[in-house]
Amino acid sequence: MTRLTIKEISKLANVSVSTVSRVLNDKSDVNEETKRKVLRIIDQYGYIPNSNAKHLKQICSNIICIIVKGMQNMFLEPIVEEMQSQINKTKYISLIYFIDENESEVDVAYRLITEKKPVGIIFLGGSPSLKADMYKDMEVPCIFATMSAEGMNLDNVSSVCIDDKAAAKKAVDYLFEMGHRDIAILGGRLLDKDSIFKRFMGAMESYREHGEEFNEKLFIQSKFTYDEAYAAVDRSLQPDQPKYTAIFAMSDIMAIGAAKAIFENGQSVPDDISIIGFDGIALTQYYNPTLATIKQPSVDIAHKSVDLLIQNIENKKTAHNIVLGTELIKGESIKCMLCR
Amino acid sequence: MTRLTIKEISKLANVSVSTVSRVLNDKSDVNEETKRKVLRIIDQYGYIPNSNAKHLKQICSNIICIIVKGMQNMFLEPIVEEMQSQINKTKYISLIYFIDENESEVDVAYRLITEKKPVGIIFLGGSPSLKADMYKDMEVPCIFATMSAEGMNLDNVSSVCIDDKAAAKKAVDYLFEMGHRDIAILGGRLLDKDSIFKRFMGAMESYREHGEEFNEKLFIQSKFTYDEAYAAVDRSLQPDQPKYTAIFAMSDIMAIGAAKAIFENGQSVPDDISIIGFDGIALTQYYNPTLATIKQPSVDIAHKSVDLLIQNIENKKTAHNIVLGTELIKGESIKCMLCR
DNA sequence: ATGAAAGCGCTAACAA
DNA sequence: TTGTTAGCGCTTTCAT
Repeated sequence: MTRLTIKEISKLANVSVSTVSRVLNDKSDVNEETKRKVLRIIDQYGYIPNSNAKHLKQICSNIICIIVKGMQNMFLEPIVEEMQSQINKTKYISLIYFIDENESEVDVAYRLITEKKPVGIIFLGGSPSLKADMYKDMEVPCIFATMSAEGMNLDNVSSVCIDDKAAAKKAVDYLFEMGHRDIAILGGRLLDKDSIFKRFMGAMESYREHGEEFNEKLFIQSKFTYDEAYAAVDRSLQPDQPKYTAIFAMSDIMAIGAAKAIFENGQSVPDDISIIGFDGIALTQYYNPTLATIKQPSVDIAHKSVDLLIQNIENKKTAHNIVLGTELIKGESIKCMLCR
Repeated sequence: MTRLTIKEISKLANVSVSTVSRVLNDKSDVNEETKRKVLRIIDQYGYIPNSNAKHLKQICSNIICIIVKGMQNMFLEPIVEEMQSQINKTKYISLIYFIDENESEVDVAYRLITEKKPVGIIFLGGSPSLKADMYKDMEVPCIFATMSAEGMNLDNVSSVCIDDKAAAKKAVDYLFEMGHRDIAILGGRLLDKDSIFKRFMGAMESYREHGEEFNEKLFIQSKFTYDEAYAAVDRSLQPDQPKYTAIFAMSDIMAIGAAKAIFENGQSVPDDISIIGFDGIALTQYYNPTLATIKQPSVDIAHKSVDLLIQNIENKKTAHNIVLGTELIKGESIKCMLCR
């Protein structure tokens, strides 16, 4: 298998390489007829331009890179797909990279900038709070999707996310409304400033507003996986641990892990313990019992991210942080303690 | 932000570009001391080679590409991750591409071959049964993971998969053993030769062996999503449709969609209808009730695929089709009709 | 063991 | 509107 080059195509079409290049890049200054001729040859021989050569030379492309942190994240995947389809409706081209939880998105971004010369980058997932100046150095318009860039004060970085604190508060408020008083919080490690921390603060605020004191032992820490949530909740169900009648889980996956622990301890969801999740993945509606959750506006996040990025690319507009609302989805996983 | 080039590094290190290039590619014929010096400069200035330029010139790399069909596939994701970690233990480098359900993996492979010059390609998911000669043209060792290359007779294409027919038969056999007689089959479109078809044939064989006739109306067709499975099963539960006491679903996701339809019709899993899934994703153990399933050996598929590919790359061994066994995982989703 | 120099396939001035 | 040509940053002969 040996592929054709632009030179060979140009010979075949009886034009110069630059003319072929112009056709390839849809430049305006090329005769309609010549264009058609070249296009025909290209099609006929199944020519595909070598993108290495293209990007090696080209200063600026119409590529938008999406860097997704976490491959196995059911919440992010629909967002990626929506972003991709949005971008594909425009003149821009989307390029998606999945990176590992412990890879640095900034490093990947840097590599991508030299390799693909993108005009914009969307960072989806993760929590790149630190290393602010590295983003500035990139000089490429960036969007943080699902995480805030507030306070970073970089004029090439915008963000589209939810108000994590308010959303978490909404979840816990709902549990209080349903008559629960001992509400456990199932979440990740509390690091200053990130979403997890904000969600925790939201829960605390709800506790405060309802005049209840939070027993610190009711914070159950775990990673965002079924297994870890299961194990952590299982431990919290031991006789020596404080009792609770409801759990606010910081992700739906965690909520499902928690539910299994509850079942295996011979208890029922929601009769013994109610659960509310977070994110609003499709599975919540297919789980048994259906899982109450705080639904993040995935589609909106995707659309707003793409729109904002393109605006920033084209108008060189200044950075902007968009905060979107969440929706409380009720479900069978919550029992009302007040209803007789 | 402006990145260093090999030329600048060479100046900084007081050597020629070719020497830097040699160091970069770990060639043997370079003085240890020179090498250290260059490496130090590279590290100090955080130099990253431009991969476009590299691949533009380079004939052969140590890159293995993994082309994954279907981004939102909970069954494939752990396999990808395992492959990646396996490859990273060797001298090879993994490059992962997620493609859409309706993109052509062959086209992507072709593009990748010119762009990245991979020494091998793994195709994960999908069903590239047709277009056999296009694979031959690639001349690069390929592995089909989770689908068979049997009968394609290409000496650069090997495969690692399960025996879909036997696995499906095992599932339906189990339902028969549990005393079920009217077993519905929930699957995708039946296209000659692909996994779905083989699974269907396996189910038919089980029916035959158990001396039962299969009522064609018990084949419930749907795509491999919660929604579609839910809708299809919901329709099959209408009063005018034939009754059944068990479902064999061709994927765990379908099984969960089916379960919801059953719940919403006021019936129980497994008291009214038993369900067995396929694939063995983690969720089956976290679902309520736990879902019986046919577990594909994901880790093994990943390992064998990588091993076989590397063997083929290094020894130019002839193609080989590996068939791995599956495991029946029992679960609460199945009721024994014989036990009193 | 190292350097000089010729491209890899393409884009983007610059000329025509 | 089209052609000519000089690189983009790297690898790889071929000298030395």
